[in-house]
Amino acid sequence: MTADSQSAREFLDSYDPGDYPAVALTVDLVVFAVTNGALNVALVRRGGHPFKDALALPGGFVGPEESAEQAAVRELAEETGLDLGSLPVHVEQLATYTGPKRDPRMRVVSVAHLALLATDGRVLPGIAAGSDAAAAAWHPVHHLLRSSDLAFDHHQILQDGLGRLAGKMEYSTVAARLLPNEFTLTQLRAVYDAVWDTTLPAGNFTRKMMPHLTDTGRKSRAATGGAPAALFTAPDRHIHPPLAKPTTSPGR
Amino acid sequence: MTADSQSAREFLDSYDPGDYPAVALTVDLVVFAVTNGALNVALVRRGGHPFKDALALPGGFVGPEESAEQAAVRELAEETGLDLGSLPVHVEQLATYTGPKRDPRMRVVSVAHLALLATDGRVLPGIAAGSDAAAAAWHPVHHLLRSSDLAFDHHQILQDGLGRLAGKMEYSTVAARLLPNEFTLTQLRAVYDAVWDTTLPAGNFTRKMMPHLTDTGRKSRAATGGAPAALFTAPDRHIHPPLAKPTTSPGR
DNA sequence: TTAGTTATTGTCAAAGTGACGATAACCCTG
DNA sequence: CAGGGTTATCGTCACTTTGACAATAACTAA
Repeated sequence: MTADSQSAREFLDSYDPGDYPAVALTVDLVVFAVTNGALNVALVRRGGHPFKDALALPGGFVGPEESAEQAAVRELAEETGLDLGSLPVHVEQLATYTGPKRDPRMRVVSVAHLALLATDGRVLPGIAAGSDAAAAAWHPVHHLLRSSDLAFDHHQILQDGLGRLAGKMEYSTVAARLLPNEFTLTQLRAVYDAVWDTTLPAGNFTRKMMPHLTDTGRKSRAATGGAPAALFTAPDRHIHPPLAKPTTSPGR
Repeated sequence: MTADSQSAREFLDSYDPGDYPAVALTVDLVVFAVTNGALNVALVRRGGHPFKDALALPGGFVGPEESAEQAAVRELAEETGLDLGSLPVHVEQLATYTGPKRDPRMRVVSVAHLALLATDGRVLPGIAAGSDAAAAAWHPVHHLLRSSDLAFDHHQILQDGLGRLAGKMEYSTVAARLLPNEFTLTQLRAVYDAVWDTTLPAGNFTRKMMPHLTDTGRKSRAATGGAPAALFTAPDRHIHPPLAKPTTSPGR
């Protein structure tokens, strides 16, 4: 009803880039990996103000010729030193954070992404600080969310990322993206336990999950004594009926 | 590992807004409403190039002091002439579209939003073109997705919006946001039928949905002959176990 | 009053669930 | 190489949920 209400599409026809306030477009990454029964997130420590010395999600600018997802993959490699050529990684868009005051210096709009790194569940992928000075390290997610504060609105973004992953694991096989291509049901259950912060009963988990996986016919070498487990791969399928995430105590 | 790999947060400390290519930040809206057993989406017809005369989602620029969600609500009012003061409306972020070539003229990043308008299921909210020249009108979604093409990547955005709504209806009471505050189970089932493009059996739907709703104690006047139906309100709750969306034929 | 229409409840066989026990296959130690 | 510890997988059982559909109840219109 004001002059502003002119349609954006119409407006663009006569739009001069210089007319509008600059918006910096960035990506932030919630990078998850599982070890030793715990879900971990990759964080960097900030070197400069604001939020100097605080922990923050890795991220960076979206280049002029990139999509946000391309920028996310590039920044993941650059800021953590991960070799994405060999390491399977799942990247998906999470949400976009646009609060006009979320960065005190200027308008920064960040497209947050969720990245899942495959591990064998024992050793975290080695991450090192990129070419910048900030140090990169893994932090246990559930512990972090209870105690620590992160720079900017990154606490919220991390919480949203965890919520997305936890929710999607109810109706999809996305948890397998945190494991090698071939994995056992016990490994997969360990991922569920780590993300949901619970302890699922093994027998029932097997019964419900197995029909959604593909049996490779191979068996895992029983490293620790015990029967060898069948190795599965996970087709990118929907799980029906979905697995229920226990609300408080394990067991609905 | 090039100079670009410098951390974004670090980089911002010495960032000069003029240094970077301009990014136009916009919102696009997928506005849904149900009538007569069909899901409808609000579209405007473009007046100028590119995509002149094509159908497009309503949208517009994000102002310098607004969040994307605030801009979405404002544009919804401005472009469709809807009075949001009286009409209950649900708005949530959908996804952000960042392809560098999605607008041929310049870099336009659009934060798409899903908006659900409450109707009694019989009459669509009157929408009129805003102050711009474009005409706004309702279009049946399922028919549209099969046939027509939309401007820019709006076909994809619409598809994503429908997918989000359809998915969320499995495990939440969000479908009730397409109905007045108080509604009958038959009205709610009509929403499911319209969005999922299916026909759910009435008896079983009642059995599964009722425990998640709040009975007002009131009854609807049976307008068309038949027993009066109980009026419910929907607390913003999770549905557990979720409703299964039939894959092909009605009935799992 | 009666026929038509609709909401809600009931029924029943089949499938799914949580809890947990049984079995089998492996490793390690002695 | 025998036996104990460990682990994966399958089986069982009482209980719940499901899909399909029938039955009943409550209204309107004629």
